Amino acid sequence: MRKGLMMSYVLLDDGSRQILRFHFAGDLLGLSGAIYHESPESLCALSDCVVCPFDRSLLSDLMAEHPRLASLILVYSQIERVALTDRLAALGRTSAKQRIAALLLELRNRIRATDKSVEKVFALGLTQEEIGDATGLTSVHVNRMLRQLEEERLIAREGGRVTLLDERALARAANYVNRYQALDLGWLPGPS
Amino acid sequence: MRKGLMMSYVLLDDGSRQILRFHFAGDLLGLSGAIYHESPESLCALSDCVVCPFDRSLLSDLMAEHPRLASLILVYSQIERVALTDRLAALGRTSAKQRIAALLLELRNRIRATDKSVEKVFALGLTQEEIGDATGLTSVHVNRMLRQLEEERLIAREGGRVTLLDERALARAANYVNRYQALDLGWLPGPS
DNA sequence: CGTTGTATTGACACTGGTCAAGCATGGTGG
DNA sequence: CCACCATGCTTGACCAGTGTCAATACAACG
Repeated sequence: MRKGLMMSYVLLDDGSRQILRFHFAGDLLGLSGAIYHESPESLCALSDCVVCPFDRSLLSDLMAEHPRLASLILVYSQIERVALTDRLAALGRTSAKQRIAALLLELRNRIRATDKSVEKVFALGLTQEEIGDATGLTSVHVNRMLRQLEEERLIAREGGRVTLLDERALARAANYVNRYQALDLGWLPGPS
Repeated sequence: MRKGLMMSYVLLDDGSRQILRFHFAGDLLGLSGAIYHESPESLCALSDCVVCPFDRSLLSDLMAEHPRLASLILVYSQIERVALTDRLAALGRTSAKQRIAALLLELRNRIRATDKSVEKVFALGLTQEEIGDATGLTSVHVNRMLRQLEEERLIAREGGRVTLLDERALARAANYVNRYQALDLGWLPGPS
């Protein structure tokens, strides 16, 4: 993926949707779909996007000819795994407000990863229903929680833009850990 | 991992625990721990276990010298990813009873993968508190839901053993999909 | 036997869901 | 340009599913 915002999700047969992950520029998409006959998850663009499709048969060539790339893909898939486990812990063990706070922090950090100019203010290109489907809540309750975060002066909103007024307090309240530090790739051989 | 039952989990700083996954013979453990300075998840044995530790520096050698193995590791990590996303959808969008039913089915299927003799009856080596920490519930509520499943004649219990009385109905109720079919590895070159 | 961990059950509280209505907003076609 | 409509946001009243707390019953084990 080169540009834009996408999401991956699953639909349950009662019609409800669980959003698994939001995808930004630089993400590698659809690996799981390459493994199964029927992809276990769906992708959907949330803005204009640019992607680079590739044929999955090229994957095994790449694994054979570029072992360092292969290692990096493996590292990437582990980073994604950890992101999913963090989300799992949030859904299983934290309150609605905490989940939303964590999602806001996560989105800001990921946007910031490709646009260093972003600091406290950012546009989350999501409806409240999408936030709900990502956090396991209803859009109604998402609205209530956003309002509460606003009343507590932790965030501010106007239009589609959110401002993190007290990032420290937000992260503390949300039990949020920024994983995009603390990678240890010492075992990887350097670029050849 | 060669033998036994383990689990991976995270602890939140309010002391609560989210169990991420149960691990059985044949699983590859600790990859995520190899990537970060501080492992983002913990492992714990739930029975006597046999594992084969390996040095992570060997990983890059393996990637370079055995591309087919490298591909298989990547495939494995995608299978794990899908298992996590299924769990995510369960936690976010299904009821307590559904989550427990899905967990029972999942455990039975994974036990069955290494012991074909297992059919409807199996020993889940878990306390109700562990079931709760895996499904995002309290042990008290797990107990209530197990009782209900029992009253509905979907399962039976005695000692630590569970019997799936009506697997079909259970799977339907739980929205459960058995992913251990439908893999498509056609793009992988055959064993050399 | 005490001790410890687990299972079970009941009463009650609270978080978050449901339903319904009212507002904005922006796009569309006449 | 304006009526119209769809979509998303906001809010309130009420309800259901889970959590909390507490007490009891078991069983395994030293």
